[in-house]
Amino acid sequence: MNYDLILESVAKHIRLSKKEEEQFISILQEKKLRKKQFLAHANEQNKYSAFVTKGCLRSYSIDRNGFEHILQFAPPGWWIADLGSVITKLPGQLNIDALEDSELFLMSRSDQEKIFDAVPKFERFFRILTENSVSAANNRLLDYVSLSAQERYLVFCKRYPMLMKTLPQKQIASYIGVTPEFLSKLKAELLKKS
Amino acid sequence: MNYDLILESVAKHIRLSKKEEEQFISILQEKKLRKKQFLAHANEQNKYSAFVTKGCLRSYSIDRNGFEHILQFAPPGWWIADLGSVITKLPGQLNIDALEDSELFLMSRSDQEKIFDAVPKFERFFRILTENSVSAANNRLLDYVSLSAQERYLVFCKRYPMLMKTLPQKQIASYIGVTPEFLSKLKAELLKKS
DNA sequence: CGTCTATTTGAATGTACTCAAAAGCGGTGG
DNA sequence: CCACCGCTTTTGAGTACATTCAAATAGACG
Repeated sequence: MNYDLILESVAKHIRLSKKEEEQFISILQEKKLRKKQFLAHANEQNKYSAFVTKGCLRSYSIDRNGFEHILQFAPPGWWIADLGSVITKLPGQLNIDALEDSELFLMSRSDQEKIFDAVPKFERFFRILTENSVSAANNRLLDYVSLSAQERYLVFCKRYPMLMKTLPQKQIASYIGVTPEFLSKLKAELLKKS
Repeated sequence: MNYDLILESVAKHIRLSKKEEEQFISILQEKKLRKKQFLAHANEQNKYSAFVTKGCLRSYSIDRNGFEHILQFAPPGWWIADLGSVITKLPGQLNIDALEDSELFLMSRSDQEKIFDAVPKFERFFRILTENSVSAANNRLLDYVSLSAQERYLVFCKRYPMLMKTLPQKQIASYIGVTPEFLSKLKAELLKKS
């Protein structure tokens, strides 16, 4: 397994000694998921955050009518978790599964807390990641309340051109909060215009 | 000015010595805002996070049609900021103003970073706060995509009973993402049922 | 009081959803 | 290599939830 991607991503925010790198690596568990395999299930407690190195995962919840709502995609270089469950230690609301055959590192909350104590720089690293998540989540919420479905689709295309190419439309529809049928109609509209 | 509320809130997550408490207090600037006064304007850079001790603030963005969308309310004991602007040092998208006469502490990002270096426990404190924000923002997003306006209203009533009583309906409508007219109709519906 | 803003009510409209059916596409086994 | 199966995408008609616009009423504040 190759630690380059995750160490690079850490190095963007904090500087580690060789020993600290090894400490970090020692708390990471390798894991492979085949397409459609699950990393987390709703209503179960969740101890792990995952850093994706290959493939793509997603987190989503299922509402009482059985519809999926995708909260996040995680292509290589991204972290994904049911953070609510990880921090409260209560059963979560999210499912996390692989959209394609994927590889990732798992980090348990207890190991994460140990490394916070051993190497406080990691507290900084995750603080920064988490700050960025808050900001991204807030932007997404504002997009959701102030933009039409068509605009949200265009924002998605611009922001995640790679995902655009690889994901089925159905997944994109779920992420931007419309039915697959309606997204299909939106795309037809956009084609006519251009 | 009274530091009890903010020190209590810190003490929920980290334990400080008297000296560390004083260091923290030394980076806080007192500020009072009268109703409708602004703490932050969209398109301006934002260096400060605010901890509210009296009154209530809100953050919101204005869309291109001139409609306000409230992102957050901050009653006493809550932090509020345009975090996106604070962390990127770029102009923000949010306005923050006082819904009533309010009192708060300001903390600049540079002072915050200084105290992260001086007292790493604060890195932990804000990491935890930020994790909770991510989780709350994600829950809100999921509520938004999976619930009807009526359900979102009921969730709001249950989650923020205090705000319910004190805020004008118009502000609540903006927070849950409906027009004030429609919220009025929703309430009429609910009354008929019960 | 009088003015300004917030709330309610109603009618017309629009955006997005539901349900149904057909067409496209990809993988798998014969 | 083709035929079939399951899943995704497209298209259409009817519907529903929420908005817009307008007007009336109620409340808050100086």
